Amino acid sequence: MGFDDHPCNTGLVLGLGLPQESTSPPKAHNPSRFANKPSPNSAPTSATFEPSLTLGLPGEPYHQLVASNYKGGGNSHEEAIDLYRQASSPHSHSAVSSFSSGRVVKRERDLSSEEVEVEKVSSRASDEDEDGSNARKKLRLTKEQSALLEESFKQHSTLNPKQKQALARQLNLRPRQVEVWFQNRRARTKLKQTEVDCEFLKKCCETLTDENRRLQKELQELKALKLSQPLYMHMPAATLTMCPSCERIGGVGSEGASKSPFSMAPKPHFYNHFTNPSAAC
DNA sequence: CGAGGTTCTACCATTACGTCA
DNA sequence: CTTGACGTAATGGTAGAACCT
Repeated sequence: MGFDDHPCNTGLVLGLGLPQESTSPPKAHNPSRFANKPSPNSAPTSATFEPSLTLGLPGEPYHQLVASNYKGGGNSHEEAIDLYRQASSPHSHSAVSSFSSGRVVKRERDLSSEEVEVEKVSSRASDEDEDGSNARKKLRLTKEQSALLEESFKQHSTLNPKQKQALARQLNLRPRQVEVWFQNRRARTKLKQTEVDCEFLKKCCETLTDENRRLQKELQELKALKLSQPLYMHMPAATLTMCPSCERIGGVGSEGASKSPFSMAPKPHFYNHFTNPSAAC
């Protein structure tokens, strides 16, 4: 952003200390290698979580959720429900499949036999895509699926292969879809956090601009005061400080403060409006 | 032991689909 | 009915780490 270039640069250092991870958090690669350890960045960023509503039981298979929640539904999810009802049967993954067959082949190598079976079904269904066109169909996750994924994301923002498998089975989705959802979810979280950071920095910038303006004004006033007040004429300029809040001129040193109306600033100090509204007092 | 290849995953930018006003 | 905006599932590419030869 180039804060150093900002026209109101007063030498103040702006420190953005958010409890949130930075915009490029350290990557946690290969969680599969540490399947039994918590992922390094598995702790969700609580500040950015939207509240989520969980309707289903965590252990409840997805087709049960669908059946129980959408009996006589008649809403926009009906189509998706049908898709997932179909998906519950072994030969009907086509509705949710837009899988690239090349990836399937690549991934099959190390998948567990169970997952391979799922993936094979998916790829076969994909090949048989209704009209034979390769147009990808976009799946719309149901509320229950989203809720469960959200729940899971709150617990850990990344998944190890076992967790992914379990979640996929629970939701009646392919592991790849769960993986993608988590990727996109992390991206959304990050985007949201970036927006928050941006807003915060804008406010900082505004505050600092105001502060700079005010300090300039004070400086002008001090200069005028210095010219009009013979009392100050023998005082070195550096010994004068003024409290920006109460606008009183300080004395020399802290111990001399009681004796003298002036204060000596031990060193140039800039105060932070966010942590110290009136550091000079 | 180091080099090169393979595999896996996270992340990113982008695309494209579904929904809604 | 059409259209544009928006949310988000999905894709393709890249980089880093672990493992293998």
